[in-house]
Amino acid sequence: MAVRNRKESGTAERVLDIAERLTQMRGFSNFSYADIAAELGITKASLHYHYPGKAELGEALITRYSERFNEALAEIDRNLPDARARLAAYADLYAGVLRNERMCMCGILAAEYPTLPVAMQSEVIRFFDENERWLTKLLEDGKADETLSYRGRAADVAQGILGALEGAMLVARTYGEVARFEAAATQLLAGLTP
Amino acid sequence: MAVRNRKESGTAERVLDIAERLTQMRGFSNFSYADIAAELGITKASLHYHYPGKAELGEALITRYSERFNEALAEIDRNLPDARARLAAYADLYAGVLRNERMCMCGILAAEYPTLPVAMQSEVIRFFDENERWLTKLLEDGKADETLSYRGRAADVAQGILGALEGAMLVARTYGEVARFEAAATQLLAGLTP
DNA sequence: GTCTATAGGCAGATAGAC
DNA sequence: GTCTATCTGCCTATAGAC
Repeated sequence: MAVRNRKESGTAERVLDIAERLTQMRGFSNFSYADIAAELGITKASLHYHYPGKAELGEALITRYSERFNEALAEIDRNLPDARARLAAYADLYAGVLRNERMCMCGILAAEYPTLPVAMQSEVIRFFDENERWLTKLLEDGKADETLSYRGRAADVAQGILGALEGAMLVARTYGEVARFEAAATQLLAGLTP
Repeated sequence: MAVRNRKESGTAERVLDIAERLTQMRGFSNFSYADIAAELGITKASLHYHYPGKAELGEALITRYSERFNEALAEIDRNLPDARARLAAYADLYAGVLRNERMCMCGILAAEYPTLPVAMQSEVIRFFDENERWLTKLLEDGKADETLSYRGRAADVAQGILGALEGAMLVARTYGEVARFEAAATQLLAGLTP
């Protein structure tokens, strides 16, 4: 029943698919046009037709990633009743990324932040801002529907959750153990139990 | 009253100082022998006398960092009475790194983990293991002296703390706001209050 | 849109003189 | 220990043919 508004998978999209995977696994500065070209079966030069430079590719990368992430958040809001269930689903989004042996794109970009083109830097910040705003709303709802409990400002708790999940992901991927992340997520949920 | 057992700062140590700072700020794959040479006022070729390759430099980097970190943990154990105060001091170690606009070395290396030489990968894991062991002991002490309270196994909570601090650091540095990290640390401490 | 060919720069690394 | 000189390889990027 998915809406047919996705562009059919042209070369530009396939380039993004590959670049996205490589970024989430190795980091933006640790893959090259040559890697993408080899995997796609075209030449490096052809890539410049679709994205004039690596900076532009990087911008397109985060833009699409953020859009999809926000769509996933909207989907959670649409389908899940209480705030607690939504938070569990949010943590499971992260777990899903980890199961593919990847890091959150913006988490890994945060690690290389000072070396990124400024346009990419702004987009990373925006991604975090949007996540925190969504989490803040969720925490306020959770206090209202009594499925979540916490002390202090919702925005502060939201920051704490975002950081805790990003960090748990980072360490869990290093060990190659998704269970590590899941344990941390469970613990986080438990700490918000009324 | 510091013990005089540090080697006098020879070139090899100064190379490590620079490489350490660059790694913590940009990541291991985002600085070059040329960067170090320029800052030190010697040629790239001379660096290979001290460290035959970047992999060996990387190993020396983590080894020294881990040693110093473990010394800092021992210092905390020596000086602070209760477990809660020791945990606060632990979080403040991280804050101190962040104030220098740096990331935890092993946190940033975790982000580029798949691209690291295997010897460095092992050392990153060992750093995390040692931190978790220290935190686990601290949590058990805290339960005993009743300065900390938590549910579940101490080792699981230790993993959660490590991840949460690494993640809070990563995000806070992106925003360039140490206060973000401090808020997260305060919240973490509050969650462990008896 | 994709190709060949090529430019120009920087990476890590080595040989050998001093 | 540090130098000069040099190598090889990879990087991003461009020009221009098809």
